[in-house]
Amino acid sequence: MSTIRGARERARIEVTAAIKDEARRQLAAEGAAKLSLRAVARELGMVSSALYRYFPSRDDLLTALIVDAYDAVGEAAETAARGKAGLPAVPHPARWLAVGCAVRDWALAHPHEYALIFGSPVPGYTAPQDTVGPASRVGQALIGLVRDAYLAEGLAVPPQDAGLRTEGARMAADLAEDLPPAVVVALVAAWAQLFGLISFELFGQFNRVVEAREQFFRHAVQELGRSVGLLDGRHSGARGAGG
Amino acid sequence: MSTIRGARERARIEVTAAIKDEARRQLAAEGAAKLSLRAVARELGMVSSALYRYFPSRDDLLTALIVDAYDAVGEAAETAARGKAGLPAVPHPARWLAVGCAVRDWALAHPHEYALIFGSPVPGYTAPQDTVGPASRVGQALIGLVRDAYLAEGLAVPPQDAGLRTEGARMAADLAEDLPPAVVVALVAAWAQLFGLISFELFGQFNRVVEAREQFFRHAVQELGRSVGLLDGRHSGARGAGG
DNA sequence: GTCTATAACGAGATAGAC
DNA sequence: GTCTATCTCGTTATAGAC
Repeated sequence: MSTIRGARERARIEVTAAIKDEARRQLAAEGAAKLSLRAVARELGMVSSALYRYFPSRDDLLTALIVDAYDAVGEAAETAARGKAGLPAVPHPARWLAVGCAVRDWALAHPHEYALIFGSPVPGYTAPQDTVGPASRVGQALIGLVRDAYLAEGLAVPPQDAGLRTEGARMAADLAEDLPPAVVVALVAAWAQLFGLISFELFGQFNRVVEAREQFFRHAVQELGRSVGLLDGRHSGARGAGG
Repeated sequence: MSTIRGARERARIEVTAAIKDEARRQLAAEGAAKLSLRAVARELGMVSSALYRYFPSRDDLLTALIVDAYDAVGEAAETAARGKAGLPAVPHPARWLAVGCAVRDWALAHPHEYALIFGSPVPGYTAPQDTVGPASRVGQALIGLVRDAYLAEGLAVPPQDAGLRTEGARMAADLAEDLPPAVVVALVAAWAQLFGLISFELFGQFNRVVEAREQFFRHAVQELGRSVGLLDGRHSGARGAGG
């Protein structure tokens, strides 16, 4: 909990934030590979050794930036998935679209942080265990959304692929044991494909190819929703509670 | 064409290749951001100024690596799309799958070159015009494949999205005027999504999520083929020659 | 205890004189 | 082409201020 605990801790939090802010600035300018503790310290008017009170190493600073970025997209996705409380329930396909758009909006607003977590691996850096929780938040938001739809109105469960029987069962057991394996498989694929669309737009592959980026994205994301079985109209599908 | 033209040119070609090989090695070790002409020269036992006779700048060397990488994936995709000459005609969905697998195989065999072209942009580098031709080869291979299917046996043309009428028409005019706009839209989306699958696998997002990577990929790529209208069985769809 | 500053190490890049 | 003087970097040891 963030109770007031004295000037000591408050100062520490502020300095930590300032270091990360400056590091993010350098991330944008020079890229993750060239992120340097000395340059961060210089820009903040500190001496480089002082930074080690806050981050035990350069890689730990990078890890903090990565975790922050995952948490930021994750929260954007979760908020969009929840829908506005109090308002009439938003249909699940619309929420799916909202999650996609929220992720894309965050990516467009923070392209370098997006590249940090979804782009090329940083040479010489290997992500520690701390990142796996935050890294799963967008995926978890999608799983929760599809689970809600499954329990509320059912899904058009995609056909099973015989070659994926055991892997599908394993993935379902790991990620969402209450969902049909075929849905989990389609969900993981849609998750990766969603970021494929965003990465292509952000990394320039859509230059001279797609112009109405947002419209194109919305269309493609809706199709992805269909691919996991989300029902757009008044059709009925396999129900969670046996239907 | 590559006729023998004398020792001079042959030597130049060999040195150029050696430079690029060494640069690729550094790409793998340190990343594109830290690619330095000096280090390449040192490793080759040359002096840095000598490199400028082969590549006028670091960015030109980078561009050469990028073009080579695009050409390599592009050729892999084209070869897979063609199918083996002389053999009985491979059905189009199988060729689609073959293209996807060829791209993935190349990516797994050349992860750093894949990251160079499909990963985060290199800070401070902007791709020149020379890269756009090679960059389009995989997409062109997919377009050609779908066009063949359309003309031969028709496609299950996906429904039009009203909001994408004008953009779809524009994309079709640019990329494949003989295909229905809805197919072109689905094709571009599938193209981006295909690389989304590969990037997630290569960049570590599938760690602890997908284990049977190849099976999963093949399944997802086949679904992508369906999403552009490729007919898997003996169904019939809208034919190219009016049907 | 908590922080910052000084100084140093070994490694690598860089610029310029020769 | 070569050599050297001068930068950068991550990191640590140490000493002193609050």
